[in-house]
Amino acid sequence: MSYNSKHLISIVGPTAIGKTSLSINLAKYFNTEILSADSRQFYKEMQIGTAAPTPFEISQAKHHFIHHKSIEETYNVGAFEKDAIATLDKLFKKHNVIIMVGGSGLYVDAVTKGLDYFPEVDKNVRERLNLELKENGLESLQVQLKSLDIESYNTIAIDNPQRVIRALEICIGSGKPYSSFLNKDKNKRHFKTITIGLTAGRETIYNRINKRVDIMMAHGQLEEAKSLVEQQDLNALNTVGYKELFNYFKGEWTLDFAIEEMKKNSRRFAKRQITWFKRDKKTLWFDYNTRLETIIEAISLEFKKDKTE
RNA sequence: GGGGAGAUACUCAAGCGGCCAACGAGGGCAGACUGUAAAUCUGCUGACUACGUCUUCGCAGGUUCGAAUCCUGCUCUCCCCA
Repeated sequence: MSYNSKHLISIVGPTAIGKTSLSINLAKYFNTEILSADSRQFYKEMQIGTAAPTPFEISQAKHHFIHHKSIEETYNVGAFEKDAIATLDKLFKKHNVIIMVGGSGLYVDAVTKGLDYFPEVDKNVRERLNLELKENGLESLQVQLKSLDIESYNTIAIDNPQRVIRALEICIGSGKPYSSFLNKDKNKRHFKTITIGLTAGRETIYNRINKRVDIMMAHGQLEEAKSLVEQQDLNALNTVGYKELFNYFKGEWTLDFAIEEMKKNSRRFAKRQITWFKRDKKTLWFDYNTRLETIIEAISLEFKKDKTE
């Protein structure tokens, strides 16, 4: 098989725009499988609140990386990249086209573009840094970063605690500056990516989000969240649709208020997704209710382009 | 009918003679993003022919070099007494 014959069709767009349904239709059309790049649908405990594909939808096409992890496991983009590439290598032996869907921009890019290699760092390092942040404030961490890795200090978002801690944990854990790992040779991808973006007017997106939250509640999201209260401090549960309900269970918010917050936070999340996905200028954008045939035509055209390249 | 309180930008809410296009919060908008990413962080938010100009703080007048801030009248809202 030549390089140009393997294609990953990546479907992106804001939450609740209809990516899942498009991905299944395309998978059926190309008689292929689906790889999910959704950082919350990985977790088997989170089904309703993440609007994961339903059993019926899953029966329509083979899915990968849906509910394959527990919220108790630590999982991150690096591990996902490795797993996803291994899966793709296997799948491309059987198929020329694979579908990827997901709203997690960083995870999508990890598959299509690749991340730099970083060493594993003991969890304690981060825990210690988080504690330090709490006790001494961000400034104390900034000072440390300045002495350990001046380049990162000058380039990363220094106001962002998560970024500062990540850079620091690499410096401390590896004994080398965080910045020294950047922009090394990334793994070459043996496939071409065609990115399909689904979008709509802001008002339409927001209406769909609001409706989706109501549907989630009607489908038992309250019970799902309730069953996870004991684990609410896990990172996986720092998630829209769960964290708001935890506040309700604590008695801090009324249920109505929590639901409004779920909607608002979902809208903001959608905005961030739009900002992220807009950055890739090669994305082919379609209105959310574009006919399937139109999208397939556009994809075929891309295939042809690659052949003549 | 009498007495009191108040009306500030999309909302809430400071300001009480110049430092005010007006603190702060919410909401909205825009952006960043290399292992926490549905996370985390940043900027903007009266109008423009924009490092300058113009029109704002219920309405209409007035005092003053100068008013969102003081005075008068009016309109509306809330509370208390009849």
